[in-house]
Amino acid sequence: MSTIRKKNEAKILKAASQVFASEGYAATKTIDIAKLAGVPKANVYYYFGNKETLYSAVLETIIEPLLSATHPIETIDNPAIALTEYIKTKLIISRDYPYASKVFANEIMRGSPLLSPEIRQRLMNQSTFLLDKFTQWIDAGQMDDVSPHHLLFMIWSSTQTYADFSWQINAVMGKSSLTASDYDDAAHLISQLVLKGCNVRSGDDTVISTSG
Amino acid sequence: MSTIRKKNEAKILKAASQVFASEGYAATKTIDIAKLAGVPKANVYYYFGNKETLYSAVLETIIEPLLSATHPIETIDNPAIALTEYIKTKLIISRDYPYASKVFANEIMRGSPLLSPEIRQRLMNQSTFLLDKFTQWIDAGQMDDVSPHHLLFMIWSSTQTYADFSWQINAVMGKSSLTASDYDDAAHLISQLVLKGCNVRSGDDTVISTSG
DNA sequence: CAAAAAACTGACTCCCGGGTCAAGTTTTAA
DNA sequence: TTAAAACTTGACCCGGGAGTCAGTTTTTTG
Repeated sequence: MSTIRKKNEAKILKAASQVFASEGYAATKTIDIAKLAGVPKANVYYYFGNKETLYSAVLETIIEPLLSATHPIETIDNPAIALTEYIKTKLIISRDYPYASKVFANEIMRGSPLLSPEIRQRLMNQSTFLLDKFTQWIDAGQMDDVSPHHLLFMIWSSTQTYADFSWQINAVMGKSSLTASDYDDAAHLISQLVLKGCNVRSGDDTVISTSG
Repeated sequence: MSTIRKKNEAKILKAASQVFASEGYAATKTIDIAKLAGVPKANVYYYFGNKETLYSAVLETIIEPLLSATHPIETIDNPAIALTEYIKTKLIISRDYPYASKVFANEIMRGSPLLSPEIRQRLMNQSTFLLDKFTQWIDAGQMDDVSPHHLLFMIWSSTQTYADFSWQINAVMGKSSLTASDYDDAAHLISQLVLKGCNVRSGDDTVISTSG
């Protein structure tokens, strides 16, 4: 692929993620993406063919970060540390990919009509994996016998909300954007709720401290 | 207001909430609302004037339930019971008003461009009230010194998610819709995380049991 | 340095959906 | 009973936005 193409695709993709995030798929006008990217509208079509393909391309950008977010759960035995790291990672995704993250959430809300079946499947496999892991920890007595499903929904929603409802969150926080330390506070609070709320124990059966 | 008008407005409003929820404001065609309501498109305009007014009317339907959800926090002294009831109430709203709830969430996600300033203000006042209350409980030693803001975001997101991401939740749960007992499980899990996670104490300074 | 391939772009078409309207029918009120 | 008010509806208009295209310029390649 030529560097010209690469550069322009990146420019358009970035603009697209912002406009799709703030307007939603249907309300987005390709002319607005073009303006934001600083190219004529016809160029958007030259590079991406049509609006839906461009939208799918935006969705693709968030898939890899999303799928690799479970890495801590896969590699760390200690459930307290694994969960803490997972929550941290999910929050970092909300913070570092705010636009694509929001676009993705919107797609899921609509029943993911434009998501490819393979990606759908990979995401389903991922949630099955997470549920299995939670169940293992419960069976091993490493955490209380809570509902793995609802715990998962809680972790997903409370981390995703920082991307999806950023306007509301900024308004309630009384600032125009969150700082790194705000995200740290969020990670700390959510981890604390999960660890203490489920009585998660580390491998050596001591309760993990969540203070400090 | 004539009973004919009342009946037809209700029919159209109900259909509108469903279509707006599943398609989003921009992607919604008034003809689809009309079809679902079983009336000609011109009737939708006869009763509501235009698409935006109809959308605002849908939003209005969820405001009262939403504003009265804080009732437990206002009237119950015991923080453990107050929080448990608040969480329960928020989940009931997600369950009983799934469409309007989703429409509202989408509006907030977009920065609430079509929400009236008065309602905006009332919602902001409500969140200030909640934050103050949390702070009081912390100051009174009735719960640990957690971030009131992030705790609030966690409660909002983890209850709202059952409306917003119902498709995903149903898929992960492996069913086509949740039962009353699923919502009970959710309420129980979320309450447990909050109460144990923040070490919430009842008025008599004993830790509330969350089992059973 | 040709000539082919890639990139660029203004101007255009076409369709779809919001909104209107005028000519009806039904309901209400006096 | 009647006429005004409320309601109903198919047919229409119109603007805006997705997508196209042909002609041009720039870049690559042999």
